[in-house]
Amino acid sequence: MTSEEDRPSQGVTMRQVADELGISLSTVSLALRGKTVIASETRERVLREAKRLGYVYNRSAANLRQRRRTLVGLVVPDITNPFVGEAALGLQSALAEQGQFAVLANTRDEVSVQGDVIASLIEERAAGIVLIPAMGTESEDLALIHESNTPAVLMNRDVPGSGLPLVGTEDAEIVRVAMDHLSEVHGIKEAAYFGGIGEAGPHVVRKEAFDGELARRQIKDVEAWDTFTGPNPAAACEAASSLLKTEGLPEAILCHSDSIAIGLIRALDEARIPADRCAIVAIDGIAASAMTTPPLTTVAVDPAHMGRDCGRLLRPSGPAERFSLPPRLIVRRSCGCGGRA
Amino acid sequence: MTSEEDRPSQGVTMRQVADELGISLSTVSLALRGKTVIASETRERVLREAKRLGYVYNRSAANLRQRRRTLVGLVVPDITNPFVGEAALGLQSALAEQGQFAVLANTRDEVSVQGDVIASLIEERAAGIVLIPAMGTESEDLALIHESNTPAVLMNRDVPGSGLPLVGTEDAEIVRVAMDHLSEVHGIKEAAYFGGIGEAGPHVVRKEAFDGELARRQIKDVEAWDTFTGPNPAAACEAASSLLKTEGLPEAILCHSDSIAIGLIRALDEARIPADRCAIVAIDGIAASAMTTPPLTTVAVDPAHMGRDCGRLLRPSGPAERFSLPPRLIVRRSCGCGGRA
DNA sequence: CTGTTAGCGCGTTCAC
DNA sequence: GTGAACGCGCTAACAG
Repeated sequence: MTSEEDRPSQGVTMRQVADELGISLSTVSLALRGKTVIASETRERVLREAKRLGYVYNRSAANLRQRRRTLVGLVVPDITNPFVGEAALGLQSALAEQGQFAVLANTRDEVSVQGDVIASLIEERAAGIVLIPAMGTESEDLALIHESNTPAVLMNRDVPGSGLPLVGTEDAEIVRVAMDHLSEVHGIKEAAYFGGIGEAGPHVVRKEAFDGELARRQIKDVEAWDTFTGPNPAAACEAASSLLKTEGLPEAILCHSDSIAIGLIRALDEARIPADRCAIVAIDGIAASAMTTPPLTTVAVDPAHMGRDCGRLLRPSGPAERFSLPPRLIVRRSCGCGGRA
Repeated sequence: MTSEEDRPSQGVTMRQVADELGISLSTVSLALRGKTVIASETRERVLREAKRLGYVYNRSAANLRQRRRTLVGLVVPDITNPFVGEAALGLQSALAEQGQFAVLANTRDEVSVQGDVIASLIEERAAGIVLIPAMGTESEDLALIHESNTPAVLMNRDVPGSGLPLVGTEDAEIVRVAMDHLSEVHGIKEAAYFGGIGEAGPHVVRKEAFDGELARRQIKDVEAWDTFTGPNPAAACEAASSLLKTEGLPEAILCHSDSIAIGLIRALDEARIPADRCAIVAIDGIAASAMTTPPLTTVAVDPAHMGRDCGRLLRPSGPAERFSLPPRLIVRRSCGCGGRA
């Protein structure tokens, strides 16, 4: 055996395995992939030798050859956002079924870094891109996606004119579910919508639905609270704190997200205002929503499910539409339900 | 011009650009990469034609040729954990400097899926792996990493015998800082360590340091509270709830992480126990620690910084040791400081 | 300055 | 069953 040169330390190739065994390259290839054309005894020898040499399959070379793509980009403003984490989980599981995997990239909510990230992904021959667009994204910012014709799905926020499918929440339904509870169970007479950003995306749709619900039920809209906030608790807390100084506290507040509600609750506590002075309902249903004081009543939209939908929409043979779950109200205590003054 | 066949819709190659222009392949390659060897007028023509045809650079082919690797795996038990999110951010920024990027993978804290994930990553020719080992990981589970000699760094939890560098927290120092505060400012006479898992990793080291600190200061250890919990708030909440039913509430509790403290606070609230009945100090300093009620006093370890360290340790020419930041106490209200009974 | 030739590591015919 | 030859898209050596 010419087996002196063990572990060349940098990448053993099939070629070396073949040479070592004195057989052909393609025999090794077939054996490694378990093709039945190869004598099982030969295959055994190949497998053993490969293992001995520390050979590892080079999937990226294989992909190049087969024009297959295996990498899907999940491009988000803030990977630290729990909603994103849960969506990533769902995306991962959908991709795993297809032998693909997700790479996460952060845009810090800046259009320019989002552009860089997308360009890199496309150069890396991503099989697809799932994008939560940065604030202010225009359809031209997404031109590369079309030019390279990379499959892509938008999440949460639409980019008008982009022509990309959107896996979003059913905003009108969400708001209806929330207001049903607030109005029918708690009989509120005024309410505010708090948090979220942008002249597009969920914010406007939800606010519109919110206005409609209020009108229909003759509830007073506390407009002053409809300000933009960043999507994280700290930003929401700051915004709420200054509102609390100048405006009164509405009887009820519908928060744009759980994260924003978390910030609001913090602001209330800092201002020494008991949480039960205001009926709070949030949106998203992330795990953290069960852990606040008081725990959040929230309309769950199941981010993991949305992530899975995105993964499925990406593959060419995939469904054209998403399988959306209806929003589901989780009643906890922030709305005033279930106990303790 | 033979420019009839626009946008072949599936991957324009350099070859096509060259043919279209009637020039050589390598000229195109050099022009595209801005090598000055090429006449700037020629380069212009190439760039224009490439753009017109919708050519996009295939970096994975280039990487194959150059034996370069660009993908780094971040393998974690739960991507949803805020600590992970912040660490990922730091890793990303370190990798960006090196033209690499991170892919996130979830192991659900299961050794077997961790094995699959690592195998995939290695087949994809990852430039490196940053791993927060799943509970119960043995050094044999990491054999592939050595055989393929993929650079790797462990985060937080060590795997004895693996021989992999560890970017962990300075557990003894963390505990000392926490106990200093509890003892000197709050004059506590008894304390418990709560949460965390495993017969290895931070838990044991911290618990040991904790015992030492207590002995030194003649503080009583409430051993009953030293139980294992999952790393997420929900698990901690459950564990704390059952402890509250059978054991008394210690005067002070040092929580293994912010996430665990969040669960503890929830359990206290559910049991109708005012949070000021117990001085709580946590560890990590994630963003969410500022948003609880009361906000957490915590020993910050800067996960983003740890992530950056990991990224730097991965490159061959990188530093052998990490640049560790000393743990830093953030005083908020959960320990009893700053206000309101 | 530009073109030619030879691979990177693998998968696929199609002969033998 | 096995092996030779070619191509995936790009880069690197050396010519010219």
